[in-house]
Amino acid sequence: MSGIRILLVDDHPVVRAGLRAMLGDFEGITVAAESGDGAAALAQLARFRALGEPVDVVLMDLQMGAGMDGVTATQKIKAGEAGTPAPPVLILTTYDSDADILAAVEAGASGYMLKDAPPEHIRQAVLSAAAGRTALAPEVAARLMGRIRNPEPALSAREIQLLQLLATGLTNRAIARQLFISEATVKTHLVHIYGKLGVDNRTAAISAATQRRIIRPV
Amino acid sequence: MSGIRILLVDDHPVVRAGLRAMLGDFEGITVAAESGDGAAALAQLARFRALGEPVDVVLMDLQMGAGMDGVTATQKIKAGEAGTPAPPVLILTTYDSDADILAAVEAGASGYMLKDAPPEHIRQAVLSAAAGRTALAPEVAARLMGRIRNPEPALSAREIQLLQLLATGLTNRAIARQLFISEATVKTHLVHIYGKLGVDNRTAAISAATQRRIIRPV
DNA sequence: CCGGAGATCAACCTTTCGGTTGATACTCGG
DNA sequence: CCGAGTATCAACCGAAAGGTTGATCTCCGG
Repeated sequence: MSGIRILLVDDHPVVRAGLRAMLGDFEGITVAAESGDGAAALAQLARFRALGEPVDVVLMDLQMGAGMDGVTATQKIKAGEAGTPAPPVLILTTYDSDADILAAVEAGASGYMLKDAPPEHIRQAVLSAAAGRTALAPEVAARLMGRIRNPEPALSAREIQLLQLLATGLTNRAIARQLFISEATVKTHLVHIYGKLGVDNRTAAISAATQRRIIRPV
Repeated sequence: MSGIRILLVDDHPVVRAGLRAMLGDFEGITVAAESGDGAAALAQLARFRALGEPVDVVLMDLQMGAGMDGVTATQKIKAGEAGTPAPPVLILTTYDSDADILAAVEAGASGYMLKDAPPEHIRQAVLSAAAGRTALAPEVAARLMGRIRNPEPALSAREIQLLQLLATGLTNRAIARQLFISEATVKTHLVHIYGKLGVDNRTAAISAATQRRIIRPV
């Protein structure tokens, strides 16, 4: 009778209000509750389960200020309670970086929409998720297809380690000392990194790696 | 009778819906219209002026996907039409980096709020702006105060602008072209920046500036 | 009205970085 | 067992960046 029951998870009150208003206009969709972070969302889900009124879809942002991030929350939701089926998680976020999308999909999200999507798309995505289907924003789907067709070379652990030091502003010599290798080796690694990231200097490498969430912003 | 009339400018339909719902709950505040980008906002303002029903406050995001960015839009709004007073512009955005704040203030914004602010704060800010006063989010105000109290070598607006470009991985030559200045000037600025940040190369400068929230992580 | 700070540019020099080539060694999977 | 990928190092060269000195112009505040 109440249609699809949704749990909203976003750290911005403004966004929550927007989704509530937007989804409330649609027939068959009800916003059951909302949370400001991942931990609160898990608590809400448990509460609804205990009441025998589980939510049908979790609509969640990936970037959440403090506390548990969206990927972790998604993992925990999908892990769920033994015996009770976990609700589908639909990611509604701002960025469409490869790392974000992959992390969300790996964590078990049923869909990935961007916040600038028109309301109708969001509605469709919610319906898909509730029906157990997958929903990807066209932009996101295109990126995934591109990745499969044209797989980006993966960075090795050592290269990532180097990148992380690079981002702190160390010179090649300093990195070499830090890692107990020669400066020549550092340079070789850097050339490989530049090639894989498609850049030609260290600052651009840091920028690219940060954008793709290969390294965490320093 | 209609109270304070607002023009919402944000590229995300979700955020616009949220602000509309949120502000609609408040007495004395009316959302007159909304736009998805700076150009549309200017057109809207002109239209309302022509109708003899100017808006009282423009509530705008700084980051807007395509087209004119928020700072440029703010400048153009404040430039306005000869003879007609420009409405106050209240910035409501996601980041609180020095670069964004300075740019907004220089462009003539009357306030700077963060999107994760509670509705009541946003309401207060709108009222302040409409009354011709300035409104800063507590976090933003604190940062500005800190800048003043802590005579940490203050970077000039130009230097911050340079840093922001630096962080995207541009070379000195590219930065020079971007800013329409010579490479020599870029180098001079960089030397000053390094001195103020206590570093001696560009990657370290980016790291230091990001940590101190002088620039926003790219 | 003068000093200081910021923005602009130039010339010069040193150091670092980027790019290439080539080599050795280890590991892992087919 | 052998090739692919990774990690290591060396030598070399040109390009970019770092550092210094010095100069002009503008704007702002005392």
